[in-house]
Amino acid sequence: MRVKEGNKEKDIINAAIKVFAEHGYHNAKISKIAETAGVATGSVYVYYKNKEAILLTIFSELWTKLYDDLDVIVSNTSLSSIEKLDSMIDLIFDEFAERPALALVFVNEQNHIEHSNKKGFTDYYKKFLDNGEVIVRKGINEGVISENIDLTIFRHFVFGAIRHLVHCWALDPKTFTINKTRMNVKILIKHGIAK
Amino acid sequence: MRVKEGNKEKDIINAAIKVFAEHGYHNAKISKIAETAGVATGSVYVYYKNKEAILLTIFSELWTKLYDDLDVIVSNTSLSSIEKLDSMIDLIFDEFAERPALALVFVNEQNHIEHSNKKGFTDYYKKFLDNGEVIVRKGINEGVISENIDLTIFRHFVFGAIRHLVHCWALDPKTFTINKTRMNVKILIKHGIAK
DNA sequence: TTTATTTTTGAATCAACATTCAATTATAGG
DNA sequence: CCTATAATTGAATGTTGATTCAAAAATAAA
Repeated sequence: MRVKEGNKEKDIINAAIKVFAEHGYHNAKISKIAETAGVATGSVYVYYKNKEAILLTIFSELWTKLYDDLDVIVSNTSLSSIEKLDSMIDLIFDEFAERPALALVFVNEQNHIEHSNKKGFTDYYKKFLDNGEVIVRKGINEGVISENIDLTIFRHFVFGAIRHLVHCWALDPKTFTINKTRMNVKILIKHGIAK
Repeated sequence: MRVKEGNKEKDIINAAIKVFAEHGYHNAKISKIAETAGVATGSVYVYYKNKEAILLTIFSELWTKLYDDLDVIVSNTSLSSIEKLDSMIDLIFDEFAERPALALVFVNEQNHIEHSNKKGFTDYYKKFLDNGEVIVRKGINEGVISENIDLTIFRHFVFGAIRHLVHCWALDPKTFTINKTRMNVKILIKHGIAK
């Protein structure tokens, strides 16, 4: 009986992230992904039902990881609400800072995948956002965050701002130093531009 | 000699906005756009070189309009920097509020089109962003806006935040009343969440 | 009415991939 | 060394949909 060598499943995912990042999901060819992963075209279909399943897997893993990490922060009783918010921002930037290609896939295909709302992906994505909201609500109760802000609007405000900045950074890391960007985001979220 | 009836050129653009909004650019069929516009498939190619040219025209018109409108605001000497910033936000929300389908196309395809940087589109998009930066820089000089903020980061921060909120609103106008959203954005940009 | 010219049509063409599957390869167990 | 079984392959298949183009329709001018 023949036995598997290596981890083709993971090789394909990593190759797909690269190829999706470079060409976009729709212009990415399965043959190119296979070539990048060092397997035959047909092998891709041994491990994944089809092209969309690959994208789904990428997002599913991403949001599971982000959710798990955020959960640790939320549960950490020694942090203030503001510190938790800062940690959440760090979390996201750190995740993408070490995987620029994943950042590009995230930015470019999140809408696409959200639209096809398959279970398993949306689960953790929504749980992540919910957990972020928990932090802010607590801050309001503690009196350190203004009660004039709509929580739903705020969370999308932050999500959109960070997503776009991650995008800019991934395309042009020289202009957008990740740490400078991260610092500015923290200030802007807390105090806005007012003097 | 036969003479044109109606304005097929514009009909096709409006149909394309609808179809792109519903299915996304890549899943939008030319035949569907033609059907929606009430013309034959072939007619689309009389007025536009190809599918991408249609998208390019949509974005080109959008950014030209936004730039022109912003220019009026920037040149208005009777407004303070903060008032100009507020007006800029109103401008964007107003533009999309009356055309939800255009909002969706904007959100979903802006990256796609930006990547294929054809002239004529990027021109006005960049000029728009530059003009926004002019407002903020003036505010800093006048001492009403904090000088600790990186202008480039700030403009992308705002751009991303607003884009995502417009997206949320276009998908679900009930949850995201446009005026409530707009108000929260203004507060967040100016003062953040701090109490 | 006829002609010349422009507009419009939509079926036919054609290329680009996603997906399939029969054939091949490798090796664990006997 | 065989054999059975699982892993891997990549050329062939089939579909989809953008684009083309020869024919048809409309009308201004003669």
